[in-house]
Amino acid sequence: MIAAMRPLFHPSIEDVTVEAILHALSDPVRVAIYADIVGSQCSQSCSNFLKVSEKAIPKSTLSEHFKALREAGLIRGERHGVEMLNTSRCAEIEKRFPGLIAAIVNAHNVQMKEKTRAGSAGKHKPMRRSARK
Amino acid sequence: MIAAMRPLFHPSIEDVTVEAILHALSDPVRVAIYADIVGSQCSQSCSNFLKVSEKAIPKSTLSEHFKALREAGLIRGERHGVEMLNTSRCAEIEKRFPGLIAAIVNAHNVQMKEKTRAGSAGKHKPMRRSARK
DNA sequence: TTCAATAGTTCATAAAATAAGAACTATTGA
DNA sequence: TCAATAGTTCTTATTTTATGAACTATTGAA
Repeated sequence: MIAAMRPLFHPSIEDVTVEAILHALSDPVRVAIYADIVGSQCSQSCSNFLKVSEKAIPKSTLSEHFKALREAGLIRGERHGVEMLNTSRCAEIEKRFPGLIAAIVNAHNVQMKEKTRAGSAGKHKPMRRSARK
Repeated sequence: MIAAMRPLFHPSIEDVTVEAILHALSDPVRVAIYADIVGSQCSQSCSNFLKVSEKAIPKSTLSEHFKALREAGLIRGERHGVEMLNTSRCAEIEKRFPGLIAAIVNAHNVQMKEKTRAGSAGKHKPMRRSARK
């Protein structure tokens, strides 16, 4: 059986839902990627994050993250030569859901700043209380 | 083995993360519940939604949804007699992440209005393209 | 008091979603 | 034509989520 590699799917803006956007951005890796794409004027390639990330995220995982952002309607991915360039669709989303993206990206930045401060002050970050049985 | 039924856990506002908020609100049932709690002045009991919801969500599922909202820091649940009253923590969140809650609730309302319009106009809603193999 | 009713919570497990190594596709440049 | 680069897709293990069943907690009778 031959794998298809169909052209990337992008939902039209009317099919974009709040739930899908929030879900896509509820992952720390994805929100970081997205904030970076929104923040930078030029498009970002997938592999940028592969190299930049501290934790060496597997490329299949990164690919799935980009797919999640794409299918939520947050980014548009276009192949340019050998690499994929990703651009944010924030102008379209802003029309449909005013203020949403700005508020999320801002909240993400607030949180990042706190983390940095906590780190530099030697104060250990409040740990993630999971696995509470 | 006796089940503990420990008092409900509420994170302190500094431990609330954007990711947890977005994840909690990325579920259609939860965002509907939350929008309702934020919208109404008075607190809402869990069972309100049990009765109101069209699809008869099982009470264990509803309980888990309230737990998710609570542990994300979005609501506070207090027992009043036999029932739990849930209030939004949006004032606290607004301080930490300005505009976030308003933008999400607004986006949710935008989407709800669209659905209503589509329904009344007989236009069938664009279907959820899942299971794209 | 004890008991039934109400309003949940917690447990157990089935079903769905996610992560990541391996294999594959697509494009470019030698 | 072939190797290199940059992803995508497949497969399977792990994690998460949903829900019926069993349990807890509070109230208001009898």
